[in-house]
Amino acid sequence: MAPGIKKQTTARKGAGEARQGTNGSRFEFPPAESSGYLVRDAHRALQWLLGKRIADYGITRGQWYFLRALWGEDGLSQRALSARVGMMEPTTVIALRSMEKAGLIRRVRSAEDKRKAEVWLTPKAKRMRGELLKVARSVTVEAEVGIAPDDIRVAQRVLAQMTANLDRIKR
Amino acid sequence: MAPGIKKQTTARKGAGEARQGTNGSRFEFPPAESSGYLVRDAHRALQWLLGKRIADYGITRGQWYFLRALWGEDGLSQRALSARVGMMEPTTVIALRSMEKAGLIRRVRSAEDKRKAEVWLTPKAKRMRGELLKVARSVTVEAEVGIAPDDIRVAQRVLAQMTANLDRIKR
DNA sequence: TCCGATTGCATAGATTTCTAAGTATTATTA
DNA sequence: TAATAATACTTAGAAATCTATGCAATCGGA
Repeated sequence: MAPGIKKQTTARKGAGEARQGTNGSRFEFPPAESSGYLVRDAHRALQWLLGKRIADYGITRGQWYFLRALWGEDGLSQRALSARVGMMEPTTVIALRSMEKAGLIRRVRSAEDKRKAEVWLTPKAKRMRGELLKVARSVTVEAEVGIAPDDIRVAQRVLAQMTANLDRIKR
Repeated sequence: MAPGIKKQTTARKGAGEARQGTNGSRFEFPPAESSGYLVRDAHRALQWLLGKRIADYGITRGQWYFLRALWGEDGLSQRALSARVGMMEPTTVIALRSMEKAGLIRRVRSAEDKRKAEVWLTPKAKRMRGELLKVARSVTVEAEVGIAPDDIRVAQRVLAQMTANLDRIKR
């Protein structure tokens, strides 16, 4: 998804000429100072690099989060997996279908409750764990280069608090 | 996009039973402490609430970023708009098509350079500016409730630095 | 000046995600 | 215990995004 785009925020005006808003300052709410925009840009940059790196192992970003959850806890039902990963169930169905085709998981109908489908990693997927977690960590490490560890801790706490604040809001 | 999902990170085990990874600790690289996961979660929460709120005005998230750019600088070419918004050109084509149909913009073939399509806001879109920027700000404000302003500034600086770090990496 | 490169937009096709609705199984309750 | 509700997964359809490619207009160098 996330492209190799570096946003161009400064207006370089040429012959064509573009007009400014009518309300005085160009933005009452400048994107560069908005947490929303900053989070969005960081998200795109992180996702893009992670996607590039795991693609070398034939893994897509859509599969990544499910792999990660299953490495921690194998044999989950699809619904439980959806909850762990934070995606809706139809999304899980599609991701698991591609993972089954790629030989990363098997789906087993539960014996006790025939509604449930247990998802189990294949040996192949288990073997990839160490290498792929190293890849994920490399992305984080490279993102945090040159930033004071104390500041990173503050930022992490702020992000978690923002998410918690928003999750409490229904609309 | 972003759903009203609250991720369930704690494993509540029932009868079905799931098995843990084989490498000692459950995660060598726990999601809850990874900047990547924290950014992703915050991003989803922010996008979801913004999407809900602007939907009341008939605006989709796909249209939002383009509106925002045009409120700041009207009459941009499609390519310039793509760069401002940070999206690829085909994405811009699709978003602008929906915006034209919704009566938010007009596309005008440039007189000087017939390749270019200038994108101009309609009066309707201009009138929505104040109200919609207020909506966007409300999302940010609610996200930041109870967080020390100093910490927010640190977090913003960290996010910007992380994005800059990553943007410097090709792969 | 003319032809190849560049620029600007569009199309095609794939992926990832969502919401809404459908089906099968299990649990509850009158 | 039969009808109803809840649960678990699936399908259908739409939206937003990407990569790769195509076409038309413009520019630049021989």
